[in-house]
Amino acid sequence: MKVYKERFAQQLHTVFSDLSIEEILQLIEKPKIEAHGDLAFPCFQLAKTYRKAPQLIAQEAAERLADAAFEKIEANGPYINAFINRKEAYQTVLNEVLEKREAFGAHDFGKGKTIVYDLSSPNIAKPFSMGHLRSTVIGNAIANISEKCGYDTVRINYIGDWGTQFGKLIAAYKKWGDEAAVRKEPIRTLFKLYTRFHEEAEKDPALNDEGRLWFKKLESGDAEARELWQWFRDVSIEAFNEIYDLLNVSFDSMNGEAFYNDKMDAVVRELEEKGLLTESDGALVVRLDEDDLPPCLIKKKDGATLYATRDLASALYRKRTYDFDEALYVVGHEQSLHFTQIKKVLKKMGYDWADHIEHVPFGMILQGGKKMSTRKGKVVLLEEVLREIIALAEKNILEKNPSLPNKEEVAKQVGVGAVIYHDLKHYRMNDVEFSFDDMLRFEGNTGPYLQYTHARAHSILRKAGRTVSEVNGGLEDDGSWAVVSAIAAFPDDVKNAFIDRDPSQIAKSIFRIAQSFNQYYAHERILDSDDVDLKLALVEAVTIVIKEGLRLLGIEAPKEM
RNA sequence: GUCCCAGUAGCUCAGCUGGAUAGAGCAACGGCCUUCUAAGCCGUCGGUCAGGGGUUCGAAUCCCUUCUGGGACGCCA
Repeated sequence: MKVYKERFAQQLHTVFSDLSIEEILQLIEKPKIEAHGDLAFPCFQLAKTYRKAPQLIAQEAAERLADAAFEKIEANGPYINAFINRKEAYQTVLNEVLEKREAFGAHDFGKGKTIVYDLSSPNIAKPFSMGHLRSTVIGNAIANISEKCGYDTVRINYIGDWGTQFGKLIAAYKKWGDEAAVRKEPIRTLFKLYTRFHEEAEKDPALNDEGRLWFKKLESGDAEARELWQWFRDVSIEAFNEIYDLLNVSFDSMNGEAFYNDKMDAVVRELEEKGLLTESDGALVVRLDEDDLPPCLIKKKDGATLYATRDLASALYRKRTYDFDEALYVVGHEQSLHFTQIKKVLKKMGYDWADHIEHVPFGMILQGGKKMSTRKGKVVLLEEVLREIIALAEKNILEKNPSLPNKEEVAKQVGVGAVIYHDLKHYRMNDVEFSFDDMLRFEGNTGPYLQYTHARAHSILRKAGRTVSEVNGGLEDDGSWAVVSAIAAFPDDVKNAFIDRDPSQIAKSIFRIAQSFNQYYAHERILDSDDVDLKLALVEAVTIVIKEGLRLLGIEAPKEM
């Protein structure tokens, strides 16, 4: 698509020589209506300089334009509309897809650069919630997209495995815990202990002191506390890994908060040496008045460090270890202030690379218009959502395609695909109201719709019994053109998705392909028709690009379902 | 109170750095399986783009302002 836009711009430049190619490219747009062609150039702005009506400018210019890449270039009111030569584009686009296969849509502007991602970051004392799902799937998708643009990536799961909540958890376990129950159902049991602790602490505040005491013990290396911590951590991570397997996400590092315990003093010392620390109400802070920001808390008055301290330590460690070009933190937007503070503090420490730290925020999952509260146990567990949706997918398969060989496997792919796509299809900043019904939907703009389209297209290829490796010639009907132009837009969509850190643009891109293909499929015979080879090439290109787009989102594409 | 996000069809959302008649999906209603998987396709219904100003040849899009919702704002992360 980009090629055509550039050619059109060059053409226009021959007529409007006082506008640079760059300026022309800025003005070219994609018409909404098919009758207006594939590319359009509005002439309003030229009216002043040429002192002529835009309609007249368009008309006169259009008469002088011609390019083999375009079927026709014509004036339509104040616009110059260009119609791409469909036959030629059909051949060019499909041959590119068939040749590059999965590599179609790749870029190399990220070659030699590294991006470090901070994503997922669940808390061990708490269950894996729908909120963590967002960070996980959004972060993973952006990482995939950046790899497609040539970057090296490092995925870091900054696990919440330290803090007062562990003291509370240990205290709760000592009081009401049951070893067998933890072994059998770790997440659920630990979560119950955690919520029970908070319930009882409301009646009996002395419990909180017990929690703090156990955390103190943990920090000072008490054997029993240490052992329980290790155990809770192990079983939790094991449970998280099951979820990550389902979601097809893996990490290069699972260094959590505990990992930085012995790296905190150095940070505090460095801040001290650089004269950035101020005492305030007994706590140590870095003041950020000149940036109009509230101070960044470094040390509590009891001497304990805070999450800002840990994030500073981890940023320094990551820069040292990975020498990243960019560091992206995929974390909820309620932490925006925290990250601007971190960046400012690093800047004040003299680290210019702080500019390459970027918070990639996302909206929260609400329930009844309100934030879900972990403490009160009002939270939806991802495990249960996944289990339920996979069961539903399996039920659907039994109804619709009972002879399918590997039903469980496909049910998993479809169910998980539905959950991931449900999250990624919208712009990440939107808050989402948690709705089981929405997520359990398999029709319309959903993951299963895309997978289904892919599977049907594969079915045609299977029945054809052969593949076409190269196209000679092309088709020009509206139906196939809609598909081809949607495919042609994919590479630009990938690039924009990366620049905006926005996986939903990939979702939209392949949805357009799927939708146009389903229309084509419903109205056009493929196997027993003229031009079978040309059509098979189109079908195969559709499978390749949809599959690749789904892969970028972290969704699998079964060949049958 | 200050700051950050958001407000488009009954619901969930698109709408690119302003451009030609504001689009999808869901829901509702009506059609389409002797032919490549009906998890599909076709059609109907549905919008003062939160309100008000302004900039512009042109504003859902940019600026100001009011209202509404959500979030953040020192010892949680």
